[in-house]
Amino acid sequence: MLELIQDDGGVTVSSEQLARRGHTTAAQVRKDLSHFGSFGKRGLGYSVDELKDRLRIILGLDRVWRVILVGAGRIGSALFEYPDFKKRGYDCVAVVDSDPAKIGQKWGERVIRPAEELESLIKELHATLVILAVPASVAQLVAECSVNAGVRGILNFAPVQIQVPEDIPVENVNLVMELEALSFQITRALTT
Amino acid sequence: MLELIQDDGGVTVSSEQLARRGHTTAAQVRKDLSHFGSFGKRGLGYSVDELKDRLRIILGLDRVWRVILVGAGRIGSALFEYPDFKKRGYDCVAVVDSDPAKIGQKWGERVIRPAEELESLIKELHATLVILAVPASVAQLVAECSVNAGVRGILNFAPVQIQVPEDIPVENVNLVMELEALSFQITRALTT
DNA sequence: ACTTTCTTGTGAAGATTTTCACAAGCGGCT
DNA sequence: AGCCGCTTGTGAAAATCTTCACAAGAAAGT
Repeated sequence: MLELIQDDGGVTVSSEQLARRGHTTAAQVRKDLSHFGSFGKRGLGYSVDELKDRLRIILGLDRVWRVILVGAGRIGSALFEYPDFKKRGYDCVAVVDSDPAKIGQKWGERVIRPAEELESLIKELHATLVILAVPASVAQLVAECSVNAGVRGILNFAPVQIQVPEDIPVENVNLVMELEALSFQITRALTT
Repeated sequence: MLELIQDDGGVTVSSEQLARRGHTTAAQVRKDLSHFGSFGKRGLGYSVDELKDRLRIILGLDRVWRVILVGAGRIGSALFEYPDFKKRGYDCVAVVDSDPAKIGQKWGERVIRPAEELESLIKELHATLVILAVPASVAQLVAECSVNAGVRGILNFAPVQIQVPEDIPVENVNLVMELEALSFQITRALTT
């Protein structure tokens, strides 16, 4: 959002403007930001540039995160090609898959490695994050292997809740569930 | 989750079991379900079969939802091929794209239609949901066009907050933001 | 220097969500 | 029939989150 504001020539932005763009309220924006410090100017708002920097640091984006993609199927491929990834500081250092037909294929500069190498690749390449783009049936197994190898966070596209130590954050993306959330809201609106 | 439990031979399930699988608490499960009625048996738990049916109805999954996919790029293709879609009652009735090179291509039984036809396709095919798998720059435009044509909900993969009337639910999937959530949690754990 | 116009940061109030804790109900066993 | 081991459904309490409302500070104009 801050980048869009800069593209529009904005140098400074108020909590009210941020709220409108983000579908929330000005008070919420201010309370949330104040949790991390006090970087606005009364009467003026927030410096877009400064806020960007502060948020980058808060979110831990002031470094490159080394990511391994597990699963070279449709979703994996879509992610791999997603241009914002690299731009935002995520470096896909390896791709693995269990399908012999895929192993050895080149994706850009990366060669798809066999799934058995996952653990050693994580260690050798010092990967911090893994993206699970694998079937639900093997997600738990891959997650455990990754955590053992020292991964610190998991982005899970498989439609199961994986069980890992509680100090390892997991973010789930479940496409069907997103659609179900829409179905629910539309249905509820009809009956309420 | 309920299907997995059935595969394991479970006929009945307690709030405690559901909580463990879903990373929540038994009281939470019970309170949430009780919001929609009272379909457990004391001393026994919930009938897996009955709970499945009830949830299907609550979520509005007792009908087929007609979906139009906008954007036939990598993400669109991954979604289109996603097997759980059809299985869960979502029928992709059309695919549109603005790229002349893609228009006319066949994806399974569907022919990719030009983006200009979006509005008329929504009307003719009575589509209820659209999936926005388009660049951020055109997401708002496509959303407005879709809402005008009568769509009732939007699943948005573009990394922008789209603005639509408040009675139209929007679910956002932002892949970079999911990674940023991981970076944040890992970073915070280091400094706390 | 003074007034006006903005906008932040934040205690306090209000609203919502989560947890607690237990009466009530079910099934099986004796 | 009576008791015991479970588990739900739910008021009440606790915790958390959001909104309100305003003092304090910043700039710009007179």
